[in-house]
Formats: sequence, structure tokens, C-alpha cells
Amino acid sequence: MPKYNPKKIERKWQKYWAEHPELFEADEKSEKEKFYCLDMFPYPSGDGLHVGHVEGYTASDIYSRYQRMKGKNVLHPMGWDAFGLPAENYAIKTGVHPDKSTHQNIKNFTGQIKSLGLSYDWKREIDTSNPGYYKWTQWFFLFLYKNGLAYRKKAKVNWCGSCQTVLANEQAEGGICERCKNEVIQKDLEQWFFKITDFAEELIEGLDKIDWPQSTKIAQKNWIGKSVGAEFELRITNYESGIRVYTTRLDTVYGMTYAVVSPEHPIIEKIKDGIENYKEVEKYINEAKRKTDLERTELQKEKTGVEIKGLRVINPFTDKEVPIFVADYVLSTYGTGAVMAVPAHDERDFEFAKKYNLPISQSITLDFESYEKTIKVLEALKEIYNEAQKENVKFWLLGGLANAFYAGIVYREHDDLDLIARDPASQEKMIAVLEKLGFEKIKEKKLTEKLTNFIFKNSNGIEVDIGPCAWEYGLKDCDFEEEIKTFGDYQSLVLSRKFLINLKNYFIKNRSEEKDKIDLSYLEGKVLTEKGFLVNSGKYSGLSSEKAREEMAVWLEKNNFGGRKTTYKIRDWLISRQRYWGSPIPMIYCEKCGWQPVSEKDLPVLLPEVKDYRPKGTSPLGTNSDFVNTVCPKCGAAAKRELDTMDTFVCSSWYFFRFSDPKNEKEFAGKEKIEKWLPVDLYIGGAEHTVLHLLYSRFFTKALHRHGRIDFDEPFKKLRHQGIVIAEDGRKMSKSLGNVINPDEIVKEYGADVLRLYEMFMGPLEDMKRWNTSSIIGLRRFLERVWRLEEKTQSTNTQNTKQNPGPKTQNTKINSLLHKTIKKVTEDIDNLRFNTAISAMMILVNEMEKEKELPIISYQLLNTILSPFAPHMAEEIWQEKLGRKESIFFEKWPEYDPKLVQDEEIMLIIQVNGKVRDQIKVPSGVKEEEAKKLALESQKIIKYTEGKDIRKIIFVKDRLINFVITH
RNA sequence: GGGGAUGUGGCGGAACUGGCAGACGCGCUAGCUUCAGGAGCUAGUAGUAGCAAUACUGUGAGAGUUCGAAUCUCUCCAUCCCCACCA
Repeated sequence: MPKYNPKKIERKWQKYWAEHPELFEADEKSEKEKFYCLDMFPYPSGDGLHVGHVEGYTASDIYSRYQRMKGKNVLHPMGWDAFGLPAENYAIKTGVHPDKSTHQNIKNFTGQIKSLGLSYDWKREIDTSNPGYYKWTQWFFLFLYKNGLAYRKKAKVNWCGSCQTVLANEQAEGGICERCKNEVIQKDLEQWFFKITDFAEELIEGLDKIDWPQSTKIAQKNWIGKSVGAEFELRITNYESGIRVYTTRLDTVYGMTYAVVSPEHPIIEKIKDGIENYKEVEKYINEAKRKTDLERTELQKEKTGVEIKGLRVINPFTDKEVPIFVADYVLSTYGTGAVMAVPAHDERDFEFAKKYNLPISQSITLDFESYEKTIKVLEALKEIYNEAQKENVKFWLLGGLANAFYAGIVYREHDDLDLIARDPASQEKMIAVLEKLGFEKIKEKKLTEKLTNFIFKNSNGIEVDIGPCAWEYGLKDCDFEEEIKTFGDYQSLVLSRKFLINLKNYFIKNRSEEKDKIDLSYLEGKVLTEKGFLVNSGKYSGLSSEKAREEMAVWLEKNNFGGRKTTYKIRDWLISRQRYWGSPIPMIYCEKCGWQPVSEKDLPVLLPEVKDYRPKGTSPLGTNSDFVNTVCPKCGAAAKRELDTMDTFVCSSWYFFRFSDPKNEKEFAGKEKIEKWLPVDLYIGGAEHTVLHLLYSRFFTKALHRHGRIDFDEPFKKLRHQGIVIAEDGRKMSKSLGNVINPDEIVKEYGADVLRLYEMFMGPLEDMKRWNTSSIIGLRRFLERVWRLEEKTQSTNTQNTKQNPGPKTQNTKINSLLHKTIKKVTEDIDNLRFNTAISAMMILVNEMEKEKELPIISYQLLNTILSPFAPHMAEEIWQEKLGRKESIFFEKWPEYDPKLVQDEEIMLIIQVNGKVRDQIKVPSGVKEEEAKKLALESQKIIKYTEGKDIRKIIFVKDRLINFVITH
């Protein structure tokens, strides 16, 4: 028998499959149920295929082959995301035209993919840089334009100085260019946008009805960033106009002590004349504008701002005037670009208020009752403090109240006083002070020989705990750990000391008689930002935050100040790029008629040849005057073309439609073809496209749906990500680290089938996995074993031949395992759990090896369920060893025999008090009574149950019986 | 700071709705085969104690629910990913 030689057989069957394209082509005429299984098409980089690609592509290939064998009409296409910055940057570096290098790379990728035996329908291959494709990318632009979803506006945009182009928000996250990792600056430019914001709500709602990873759905939801709040006007003193502010915390409005507008806010220009310190304000604004996003958002950066003097705004709820600031911690791009500032309940406002010494006014408490109680506790503390000062008592306040004060939290558990005397004399004196103030000793707890803790209570029910400070007496005398537990951590002691100093100032400064006005301006640390109950809020005091928001919004609406408002973080998608290697934007500018779309019949606007395609701040397309100069489609006068190209993500936002009808010259895809094939049933690709590509594709689909082009509104019914494959050293695979695994080399050494199996066996599809070359050999051994199993079929029962392989359902042990394996593998593929499917087949093969003889039919069935995983070998066995004339991929996926999957006898676990003590063989389906009888006959069990009461028996059918006995 | 995950032998990982923890594979150990080699074969392989049968411990840490917890609940720790002044 010839040895297993993957190199030879893989080449042979790849050639065979190429000569029989009908095997893997989607059938336009078939009435069979369709299945669209899609991979994220790759950007054909010069580095070639990555083992991460192989993982995703193998998974979808197994699934596609399986679905075909299950009788589905499968569409499984491949194409190239060929336009884009990397190709161009590479071209600039090497001096080779991007068209040439890209096509070289595509050739390389194609060869690699074919060497893996992936079953793509190559007749449908697409290339986004091909005019036949980008004609329709341009058509999509016009489609959106004509429906008011593409527009041009001057805006502050992300500009990458290194790539010399603008970027979408999605590509400039954190102020860093996604491509070159350089800093992104803000520039005012006129650019083309797609109105994705129009679909914000639909994009959120649609997530509920698709089978996607939860984490991806949540990431998209966060990116869209819906928030429900209120918008209202703050009238400016002496002006008719006001400032509109947006808030999600309308319930805190009584705590507003100032207002802030962003430096870009247009109101400043309008009220310029009223501003006393305009020069100063202007200076601040100019500084802020010069800063990059990165500088403005830098972590832990101190907040800055300038008061707009001479003007104030009026809180509509209280009619009180508060100052206005301009500060760059307020973003011009979100909400209204202006906020009401509530330092007591917002961390940013708090930080700002502290720095500029602005009043802080509490309007929320977590618990209304304890708020009242706390005021009483404070009264008591004030008394104690004053008295203690007179007697020169040295003490610290700590524990709950101190922490609560520091955190700005008023809390039920924190309504007594924890005092610590700093020396023995002070404890004595404090006791005297407390007794003088009418406190009664209610408890006394000896901590050690020398240390005692006393608890006092007054007629108001206020408890005071006066304890000794352990380490002032010497640490050895007490349990330090215990002290820490009792008094809180060391930090709280330090804070408390600081607190007392502040508290002193507070009592001196604030001798207000009004009980419900607590000035929290002395606070340091955290701020109460949770929802709670309102205090100091006029007629709304005592309401819950939720209820108050509703009632306050109604009040705003009734009085014409504003009302409820929902906002989204997502911005419109900026698609202009001042770069060469992309699809031209099909628009023409005419002096007389303004912007005019290119007529559909004139598409595509071909990407022109240019001498120099290096970026120069404006599009390189501008250097080709034949391209630039054209005529106005409306009036025929001389006009100029739009010079920018489109973001490459536009190309990939609709490619999955094109696969249904890739050669269509009249439409991006014919209506009946779309109806036949779409939406995509299973989409597999990396998680790095969580927001960009996946969100844009959904947007395009929803736009087509809204304007009556298609009757579904989600493109990908089921989505799964393959986890990233990291290098053997635990780091990311990267050329610079020299730890990249080239799939070609693995194929050369072990074979494509082994590589496929290895990548699937590594672990769950979605998990991050570490490459480990030395483990690959196990999969090679497995295939070798399968290969050799044929020997065992040679001598088999002579009446069975390859043409007549015998009955499928003989009831033997090995046959029963075979059918269990068919069941397991079928279920595992359905759930994309390829690792456990392979392990089930390994178990079967291990058992088959132990047999002397193997029926041909068993070997056939094994080969059939293995075929999606190791197609080359399965085809070789099928056609050469088993002598079949047709490809195994015309074979039907086997059904398991339910009778054989059911065991006649099972091992029943016997437990005593939940611990396994024995197991016995019993007929399956045994009843509790019978099981109990058999179990109690076991010597081991008798040992445990003898002379004991069996209080309870738990019986789980075909699994276990558990005796609960008294100890 | 917010959100999402993850944590099981020397390693990758199994364990369905709570029911034999460590399947399967790598590695390792011993033996066989071979001129040799190993990408062959056989047996063993969580830890501790024991010649052994066996017993006890054990799924990041701690508590809880339960006859029974890797799985459920709470608290904490660690690692990774994403977002981040979004009012």
C-alpha cells in the first residue's frame, strides 16, 4: 500500500476540483434551499496569507462543504478588497504602481488559497479595484446622494499629516491614525459625508434580530451611543437668545452652579459685545483650537477654562443666575456643545469647580431618610467638636461618616460617629465631654489589657463610638489587622485628619441656620454620580431621580424651555480621501449649477493615470488635467471633477451583494439574484471589524431597504469571529518580531489537510489561540491512522465489496460508536465546534484501530464525515481506495441510526452523600426501585451505608443514584 | 474611568439543561520495533500517602445556595480586548 503522501494527493485533487467546477459552484437554477456562507474578503497585502486567514477560511469551508452534502445550494465566494491606503503606501515605498503590486498580491493569495483546498466558487471572484466593480461603488454614492444620504459640508475633520488625508471618526479613534499610528489633527475642510446618523435608531434596533456575538452587538450599540435626556434653553441675561444645553441628568438641575460652552460654540460670536473680557476668552478659544484631539483628551489632564464675564445664564427652574464658562472639556460635537454644570453630581464639573473655586450644591442623595438623619449627626458632631476644642481633646473622625463626607455620599450605614482618641488622656476627656453633652454610655468593649472602646448614645439616637488609637499606644499591644478592620484602612485615617481640618473651616464659615443647605465645596475625592432622591430641589425634593426627570421634562415642555431629547454619539461618515488608490467620487462642480452628479450612464468615472500618486494634501487626481476638466452634466459648460477618492470601506460595504450577480453590467446586482441569495446566512471574519465594516454594511443594507430596493434590512443573519492566532512566544505575530508563521511552509511540511485540521483542533473558533508548531504532528498522525485503517477492510467479509459495502446498521460495538460519532460531528459542525468534532473522530479511529477487521461501510462513513475537514485525503480514499467514480462531495451527509446511538447498558454512578463510591452496569432506562436494589448490593456501598439511616435518595435517570445518610 | 471577555494538569483544551473533572491532542516516562533515526507500536501520565486495593486534596482566592458546584449567587484577585472628558 502506498504511504500517505499529502504533497502528491493534494496537488492531484486540487487539479481535479479545478477541472470540475460544478462541484462547488452555486447553482442559479436549482430549487434546493440556498445557503450563503461568506468570508470577510481579504485585503491582498504583500505579506501573503496569514494563519489567521486560514483559520476563518477553513471554518467556513468545512461549513460550506457540509451544507452542500446536506443538500443545500451553497454560495461560497471569494474576492479582493483591493483598494486602500496600504497598497498605495506600499507602492510609494517601492515605486511600483499600486495596480501592479495589488494584482501581483492577488495572484499570490489565490495560489495560497487554492493550495489549502478551499472550495470557493471562483466564477464569482470580485476585485474592488476593477472598473466593473467600482462602477457600482460609484452608483451607490449616487444612490445615496439622490436620496439625500450623501452630502457635502465644511467640517472640522480628522487629518492625518503622515497619510496626508482625512479620516473617518472610526479610523481616528483616540486621535491616532488607524493606519500609520500618527497623531491626527483637526482641520476645517469641505468633504463628502454619508448620513449614517439617519439610521442610528434602526442600527440599534436591528441588532435584536440577528445572531451575532453579544460582544459585537454591544460594541456597536456603544459606538452608536444612544442616550436619552433633555435639552433646554438657558436664557442669557440681557439677551433675547439663550444657550441650549443637553443633559441626561435633568434631575440634578437644582444643583447647577454654572454653565459651560465649548470653545467652538457659535453663541460666543453672537454675544461678543456683552462679554467684558472678550480678549481673554478669544485667546483661550484660539489656544483650544490649536490643540489636537489627543492633547485635549489626554488622560488626567487638568481641566481649563475661562469665565465669560459680564453675562450670566438663568436656571429656568430656580430663576437664579449662574456664571458662564468656556472650557474645552465640553465637546462641540456632542449634544448642543454646551452643558449645565452640576459639580456635586458630575465628576468633570466637580473637578472644574474645585479648580476655579466654584460653589458646589448637592441636589441628590442616595437615601432621603438618612440624609435627614445625617444632618442630625452633623449637628451632634458640631457640638462635640466645639466642646472638644475647649478641652483640648485630640481626636480623629473616621469610619463611615468621614468616608461618606469625603465621597460626597450620604449613606444609611454611615449615620453614627466614629471617633478615635489620639492619646489616653484625650479618651478620658472625650468621655467627659460626651457626658456633659447628655450622652449616655451604652456599651464598653475591652480590646486588650490597656485598650477599651466606648459607645455613647444621646436622646436623638445618635451613637458615638470613642475608641483608642492603637498604634499611638504601641502596636504590640493590639492586633493591627483587627484595628484596620475596625477603623477602615490607613487611607481613611489620613483622609479623616484632613477632613477635620476642612470641617473646622466649614463650621467657621458656614453658620447658616438653614438645615437643608449643605455646602459640599470642601469635599475632596469622589462625587455622588448615581441616581437617588432629590434634595434642595424645591417642589421636586423627595422624588426619585427617574420620576423627577419625567416631571421636570414635562415642566420644560409646558413652559417652552425645551424637553426630552435623545442624542447619539455616532457622526456622519466622512468618505472623502485625498488619496490616489480608491474609487473616484462621481461628482462634478460647475460654477453656475454647483455640485452635479455624474450621469449614471457615464459610470464608471475611471481612476485616471497620474504621473505622481504620492499624497500632497490635495488629491493626486488633480495632477491629471484631462481628468479634472469636464463639462457640467446639467448645463454643458466647462466644469471640474471632484478630485477625492472614496474611503475603501465604501467598497466593502456592499461587496456581499455583488457576489450574487458579479458580472451584471446593468445593476449592482439583479433583483431576482439578490432575492435568491441574500441575506448572508453565515459570515465569518475577524473581530477587528466590529464597528467599521460591519456597521457600514448594515447602513448600506438599511438604506437600500428604506428606498425600496430590497426587502430585508440586515445583511448578515449569523456572524462569528475567529479568534486571533498569536505567535508561539505569546506575542502578536509580526514581521518585525520575526515570529510569523507562513502557512505555505506548514502545507509543504505537513500538508494542507493537516494544517486545516490543526487550526480547527487548536481550540474554540472564537477564542484567542497560541500557535504551537510541535502540536501539529498529532493531526498528521491522526490522518496517517485513518489512511492505514483501509488495511483492515481488505480481508473483510467477502460478500461485501466496494460497490456493495454491506448493511449500514449492524449492531456491533464499533458500529454503535460510529453512529454516535456521526451524531456528534453533525451537531458540532452545526454549532461551529470543530475542535470537539475532530476529537470525536479521533476517538472513533482509536477504537477502529483496535479492531481486527473493519466493514467497508464503516470506513466509508468515517471518510465521509471527515471529508469537509480533510478534503484531499477523503477524496483520495473515496476515489482511489474505495474505487468510486464521482467526487465524495456529491455524497450525501450520513444520517445516524438512533437505535445504535442508544446504549443498552449504562454505567450508573453510585454516590453516598454526593461522593462517588462505586459504579455498576445496569440496563439503560432502569427504574429507581431497581437501581436502588442493585446499588445497595454493592460491597463498597454497604461499607458506607451499613447501620446508617438513608434519609433521602436522589435518582437521576441513567446517570446516578445518591444516598444521603446521617453522618 | 466605563464596557466586554477569560481564568481547569508541564502545554492546547474537554465536561450537554448543576451529576464520574482532566475526554482528545502535544509533551514526558518506560518498554517494543529498527543498522540508525523517529513523524512507528504498546503501556503509563492531576497532586499527596501507600507495594497495593484504596483514601484524601484539587477547576484563580474566599464565602454562600445544594444531597451534589468547574458550572448558579455574592465579594475579591489576575490577565486580555474594546471604548474613553459623550454631560
